[in-house]
Amino acid sequence: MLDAAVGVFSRRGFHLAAMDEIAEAAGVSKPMIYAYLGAKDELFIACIRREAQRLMDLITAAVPAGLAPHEQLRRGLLAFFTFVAEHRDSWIVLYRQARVQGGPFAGEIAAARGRIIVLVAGLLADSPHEEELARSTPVAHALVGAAEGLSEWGLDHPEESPEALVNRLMKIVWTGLAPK
Amino acid sequence: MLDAAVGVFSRRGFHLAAMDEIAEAAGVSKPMIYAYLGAKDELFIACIRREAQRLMDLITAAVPAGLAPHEQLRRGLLAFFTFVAEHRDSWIVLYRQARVQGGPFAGEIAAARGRIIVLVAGLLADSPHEEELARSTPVAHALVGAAEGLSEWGLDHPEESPEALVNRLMKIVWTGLAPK
Amino acid sequence: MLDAAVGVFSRRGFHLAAMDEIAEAAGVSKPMIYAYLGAKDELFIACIRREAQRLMDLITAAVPAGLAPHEQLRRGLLAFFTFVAEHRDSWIVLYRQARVQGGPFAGEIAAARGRIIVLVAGLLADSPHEEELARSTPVAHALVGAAEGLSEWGLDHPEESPEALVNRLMKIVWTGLAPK
Amino acid sequence: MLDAAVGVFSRRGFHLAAMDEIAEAAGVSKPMIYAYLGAKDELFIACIRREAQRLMDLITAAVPAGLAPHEQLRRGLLAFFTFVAEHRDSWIVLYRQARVQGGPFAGEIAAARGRIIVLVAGLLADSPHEEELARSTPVAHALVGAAEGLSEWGLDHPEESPEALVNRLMKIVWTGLAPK
DNA sequence: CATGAATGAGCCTTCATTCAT
DNA sequence: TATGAATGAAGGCTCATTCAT
Repeated sequence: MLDAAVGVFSRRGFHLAAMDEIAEAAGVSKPMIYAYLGAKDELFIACIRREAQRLMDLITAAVPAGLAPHEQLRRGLLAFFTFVAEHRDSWIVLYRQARVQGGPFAGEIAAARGRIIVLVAGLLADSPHEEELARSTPVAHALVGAAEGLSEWGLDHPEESPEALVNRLMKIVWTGLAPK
Repeated sequence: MLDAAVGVFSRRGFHLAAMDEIAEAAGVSKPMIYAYLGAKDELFIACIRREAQRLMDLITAAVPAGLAPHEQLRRGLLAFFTFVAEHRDSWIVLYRQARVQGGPFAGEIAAARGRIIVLVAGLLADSPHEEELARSTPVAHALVGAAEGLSEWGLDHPEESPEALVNRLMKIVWTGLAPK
Repeated sequence: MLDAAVGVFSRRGFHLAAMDEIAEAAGVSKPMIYAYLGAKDELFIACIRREAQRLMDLITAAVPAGLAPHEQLRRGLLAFFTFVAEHRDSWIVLYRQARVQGGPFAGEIAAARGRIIVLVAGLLADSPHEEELARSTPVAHALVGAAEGLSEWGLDHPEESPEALVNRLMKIVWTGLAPK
Repeated sequence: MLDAAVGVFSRRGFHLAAMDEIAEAAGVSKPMIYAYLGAKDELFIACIRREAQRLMDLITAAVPAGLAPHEQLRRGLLAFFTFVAEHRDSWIVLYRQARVQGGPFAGEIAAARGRIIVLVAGLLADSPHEEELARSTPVAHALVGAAEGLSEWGLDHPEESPEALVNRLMKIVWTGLAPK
């Protein structure tokens, strides 16, 4: 049922997604949606929450503690690119549709996205100190942006495996573009 | 008049932006908007087109030919972050509001973004050979994404100057995150 | 529901008939009208179609085959005057409101009216030959016009029964006004 | 200026006729229309009044006193069909567009039509006695209706001369349809 | 005087949301 | 419990009408 909602939200965006269409896609009747998941706002929030959690779980599971930083980063990025490739709809809802308006769920959305940033910042930080995290937060923003940008290019190049995308991105953000 | 529209679209998003509110913000009456700029779709497209062009012009003007690659990159990024800082609303419309899918203007925003990608890919390529450009295109995607992501963080940190943002990003994508 | 629409269209005409008023007259809410009968255009067309069909059915049923021509005509006219008297609104919509041009349903209207003319022409023709019908078509126009004109007079003379109107009209168009 | 209005009203109908279009057709600017002829309603009424008067004058002039009844009738009908043929637009406005809704000009058009009825009733009455006129009034209604109906057919058959239309109608209402 | 420019008001249409079954 | 059926509320768009120039 949430899956159907994510699919429709992904294709149409929040406002153009009609509850009728979501209900039909889920194979249930509209009042069911309302009974189980509440109003449209809440439904959208539920989608965001679930997909964000799913992504976080994947990344967390892929990054065991105790590895070298660049290995952590590599594995985290691999989990990320894999998620984007395999759950296209989820990512679009999370990254594109959820940014839209300062509606009543802006806070919820921002929180979910924020948790991802924090997670990535944690990967980048040498130590879990508060100030260390603060220092790596802007880097995390840039990194997530770069990954998103590259994954968008990847959508037009399906022959490119997630591993290859990771290599490309590591070469940029870890090695640096500067000629040695 | 377009300015008012950009402001409202930036705050509300396309769908929640009421023509009434835009008209009021512009200090004219609704029929004026329709007379001069057409229906809501066209109005939104006009906003996108103008702001995208403005951004392109700034970047193009900021990057004279003949400089060293990393200097070109630095100047291009400076122009970009300056635009984001000085035209918050424009950037929010371009980056957050316009990327929702399903609308009739998906093509417009994709085209605008594509032009920037091409521009950046040109900056990154040593020579204007076809294959050289093809090689730098995914890098350009990552780079533009990183700049976008960092600018998102920058929106919440107005005390951070465009120059500082450039330094942060150059340290990531030019120098690389790897400890020396 | 169609009845309510016919009533309002009859009183106001197509353009001045507000969907609000039609909905109120029907005792339902506006979205119901849209759900069941579509937009205003389609609603109007549906009215025309139903009323035209109703009139045609009445006339057809009233005129069994095999009668003498003047008896056919008499019975057809009786059915007509009865319809106009009993379904005043229907007739006004059909005959007056439906004639305005320029609307997107001009074709539909013309077709419905045309079918009535063809039916009357059939009553007048001795044989169902193509050319015989073509010959009686202008006569049918005149006849329908005369009946309409007389029925308008009848509206101001409610004591005049449909039968009496038929007698009057037969004396004109069958016998002729010429003094014998 | 009225001519332009009649042309537009004829093509579009009252409601679809935009004041802009009328002004453009007249070659003046909109405020001129308002200055000289008042609001849209009044403009429409002015059109109706002028065209109805024109028709009345033509018929009146065509029917000198002292002729045999059937000759009077013939000449009146000829004037009428000639008017319809030569002033298509005027006739369409009078007959199709003006009869529409119970708007503010229903009275106007009814009055105009009433004057024609009275005129025709006078033609038909042997003597100008009150009761004689009352007897011929319903006949006049039928006759005017028949002429209107036949003229409707005539609009689609421009090759049919007014004289031919008169002959057709006289054969119906004077001679009668009954086989001799 | 003639007009370009501007607006108030109203109508069609849609959709999130909820009862009665 | 699950749903078909119904609606309140709101938004896009147009057009008759009028000033200021």
